[in-house]
Amino acid sequence: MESFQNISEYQNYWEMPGMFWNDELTSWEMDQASSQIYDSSSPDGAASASASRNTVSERNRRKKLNDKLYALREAVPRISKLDKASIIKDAIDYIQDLQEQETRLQAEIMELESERSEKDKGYEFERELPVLLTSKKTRYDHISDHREPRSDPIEVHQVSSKQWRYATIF
Amino acid sequence: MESFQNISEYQNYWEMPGMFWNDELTSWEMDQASSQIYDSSSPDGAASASASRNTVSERNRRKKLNDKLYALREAVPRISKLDKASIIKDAIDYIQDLQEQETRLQAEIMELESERSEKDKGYEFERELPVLLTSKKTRYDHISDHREPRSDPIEVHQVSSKQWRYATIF
DNA sequence: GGGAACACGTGATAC
DNA sequence: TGTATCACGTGTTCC
Repeated sequence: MESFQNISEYQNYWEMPGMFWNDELTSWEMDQASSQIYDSSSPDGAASASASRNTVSERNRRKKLNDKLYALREAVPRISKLDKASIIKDAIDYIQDLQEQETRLQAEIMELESERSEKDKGYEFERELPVLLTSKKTRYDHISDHREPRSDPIEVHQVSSKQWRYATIF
Repeated sequence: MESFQNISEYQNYWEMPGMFWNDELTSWEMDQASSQIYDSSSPDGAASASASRNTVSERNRRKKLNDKLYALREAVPRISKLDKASIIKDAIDYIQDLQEQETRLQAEIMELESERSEKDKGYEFERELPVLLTSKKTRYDHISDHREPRSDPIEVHQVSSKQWRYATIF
């Protein structure tokens, strides 16, 4: 038995400019058709029923992972190729670019603030200082705290790496 | 023939706190052993030789993609689960957080700069202004120029993609 | 034709 | 127990 792969007979391309992964995304039509035979009267009983259930579950998992990867491709602005590995690679490079840019901008902000506070030594409280002075500690907390709290050491790894980045750059 | 999956007999866990994906990462030992039999004298000729070659090539591709995914997991600081789909999902969320933070930091920089230049209207040339005014163009170039030179500014490209994403997904 | 990339079904394993 | 995730080999398609 060849585990029927004649799905590719009617492969119309998923309407995108790059168009790999046509097979998986167009095979959703037979998902429901095959999801109804796993609990029906199979010729050899519960063994193949479990196999069929595993089959359809695996199909859903595979589709979900491909959707995630497709969403990742949309989140990254510069994509070199549409290959799966290239998508992940470009995402990694883009994340690193964003992280470097973040530290750069924070350094610039810190410099501007120190310059202003230094200048305000003889220029005190003439404009709206309190909102700007407390902005760095309080303003951006909601974007990092809406995630679930974790106890794993990965966050420690991250904090230490960020501190390490601060220690080296600044 | 069951396409021997007794590799999992000697599955020692890849030393990580989370430890899925043990199978693929510990199966590198038999890669070389099986990569030598695809061109040997197969009993049925070129058909199974092509299949074996496809097998070892697919193994390498799978391993490479897993390595990329592992690198992505290292690039993202906050990981909720070690599941493959969760890794990609967390990477997407992290990218969006970084993008929002970038625009926010740029807004703050613009605010600070406008404030400074406004303040300098009646405060001209009293301290070391020229080094500060040219700092944005010259000082941090060593951080950003060790990558390949990008022709278009990253800000413009990112803002447009963000607007597009807001239009489609949200 | 040969290599690269993909989807598929399946057995195995962890929770 | 059942469910979810994974790696594997294989057939297929595209260049």
